[in-house]
Amino acid sequence: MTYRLPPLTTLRLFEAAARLMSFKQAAEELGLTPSAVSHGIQTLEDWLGVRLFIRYNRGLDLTEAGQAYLPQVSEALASLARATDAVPGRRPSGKLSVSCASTFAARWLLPSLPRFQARHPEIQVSMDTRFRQVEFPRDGIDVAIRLAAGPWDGLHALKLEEEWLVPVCTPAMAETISSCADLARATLLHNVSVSTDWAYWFATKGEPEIEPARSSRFDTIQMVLDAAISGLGVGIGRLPLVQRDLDSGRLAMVLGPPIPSRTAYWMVCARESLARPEVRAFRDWLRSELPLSRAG
Amino acid sequence: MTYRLPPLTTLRLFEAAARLMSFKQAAEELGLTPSAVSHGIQTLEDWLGVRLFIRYNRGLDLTEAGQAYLPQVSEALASLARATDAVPGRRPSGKLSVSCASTFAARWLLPSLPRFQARHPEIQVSMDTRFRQVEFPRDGIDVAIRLAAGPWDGLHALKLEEEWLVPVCTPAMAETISSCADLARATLLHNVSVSTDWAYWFATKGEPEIEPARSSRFDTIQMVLDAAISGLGVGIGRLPLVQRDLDSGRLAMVLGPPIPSRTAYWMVCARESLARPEVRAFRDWLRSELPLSRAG
DNA sequence: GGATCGGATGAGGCGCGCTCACCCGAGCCG
DNA sequence: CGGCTCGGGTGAGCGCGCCTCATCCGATCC
Repeated sequence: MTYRLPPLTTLRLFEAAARLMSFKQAAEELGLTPSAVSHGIQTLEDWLGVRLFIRYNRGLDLTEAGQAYLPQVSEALASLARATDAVPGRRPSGKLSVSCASTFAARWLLPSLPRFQARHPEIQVSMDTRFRQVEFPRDGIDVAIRLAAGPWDGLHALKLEEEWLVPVCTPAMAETISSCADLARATLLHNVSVSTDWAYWFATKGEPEIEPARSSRFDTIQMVLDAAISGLGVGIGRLPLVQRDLDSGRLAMVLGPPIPSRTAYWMVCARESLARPEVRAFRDWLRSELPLSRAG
Repeated sequence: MTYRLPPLTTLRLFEAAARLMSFKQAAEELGLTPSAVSHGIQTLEDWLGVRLFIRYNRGLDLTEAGQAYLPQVSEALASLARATDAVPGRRPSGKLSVSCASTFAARWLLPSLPRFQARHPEIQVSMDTRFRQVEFPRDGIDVAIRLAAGPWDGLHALKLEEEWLVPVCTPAMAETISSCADLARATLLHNVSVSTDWAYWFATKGEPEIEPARSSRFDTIQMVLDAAISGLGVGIGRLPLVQRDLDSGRLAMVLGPPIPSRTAYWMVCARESLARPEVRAFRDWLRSELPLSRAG
């Protein structure tokens, strides 16, 4: 006699579908067709003898049974994933998945990665910029690099570097700006998602907020910096993110020195992941790269 | 991105093989061939990139990795089994697995079962006498009936009836026994596995232990009672177990009244199992049959 | 009313996981 | 020593389970 368990593969389908509340999205996540998800969940429901989902023509709902089942299945699968990741002595898989913001990927990680690859050619790094927040171990990410203040409950976290804010523009434009008043004649570049950057900077400097001649708004920090590089105006740069652009002369600081942001870059991962040599290697390499703003 | 999980079906193989420390036995338990277990575990080991077992030509050992992995896999599977059993509103499976001692099965449960079947013809009851102790939910048992003193940590338990001890023999032989001294001329029937029955009875009666003319020893309580019924001697009977034999005149009590044993019959099951209608039905029926010693 | 979108359904095919047959090496016995 | 037994490993082959494909369905949105 043994555990009475439903077909275990169907539990993954159920978990994904219930979490995403969509067969279609679950299928995408699992690399299957929606049809496979539908079939699989039906198999599970038949085995259980109870419906787990209420199907509307558009969208889903969990039945009472599904609601009761989901958290326990989730927890069990997560627990298996953690345990599996932490099996001691596993032959390195040679793969490492790093989650970070696309800005950080483009401005720091991607340019620095060759040095990591030189040291560890056997590790195949994939960068993943889809998540703003990673759920370990569910999202299949090994390491996340995040701009935040902490704390990091139950996770391994390594503080990389404080973040600093400073206005940046092209070196040519920088010649024309020596006081806050000069900003009135410039175009200020704003980021719609972190729209308080300039206000915070003015406040910290103890200066009244300037009403500039013109201002532009961009979707991402990345685009603000690209705009500044193109000479479209003055944006708030973040150190160490723009360090490379400052070093290369594509950007110049104005009205320095930089003021501290209230956040820092952290490397975060599940404690168990440290058992994996790839993760240790990446953490050790990150440490050796500190400070991130060091010329690379 | 999703949980990075090994082929889940192989985890069942691993759990069973590690628990039983044998591919062969695991295969038997799972209804597979040893070859399938071997293949499956190899698949898991390949996926993990680490050996879980050390293979000797005879027998197995867990590697360090296996030792670390096993408890977590066990717990996760058990947790899934519990959650699955407890899914609310499941259509009744129509099956119920009852574990009890073979003596109880033969002397009480089997004869009484027709009444349960009459009330619940839709439930297919299987009796299982393999386990002395059941591990819920691993052994696939719904309900266990046990002679014990309790307590029952974390389980649902229903006390059925106290157990009583009394010497029994054929009615004809009973005519010849009216005092403890008469036992000296009789054959005392002993059970090798519960060899203190007679000693406990004499001590409780406050009588010195008789050295009988002859004594016989049997492997099981069942055989002791059969021997008594066949007129081979006087055995210690247990109420309510022998109630039926007393009622039918196949056995008679001597030197009564019965003395209390220190144990009682209990019905035990996992709390979650009470969600299942089959389990509730069985418990309710057992309650309605109380006292077990009632003529049936 | 046509387009779209998400899920259901049935047929079909591919691949995984199982079985079968055989090998291997250790221990046990005569 | 030699043959037997016993438990696990291995490779070939097959069948079934699971997935895909194609199509249908009903609701919702223009």
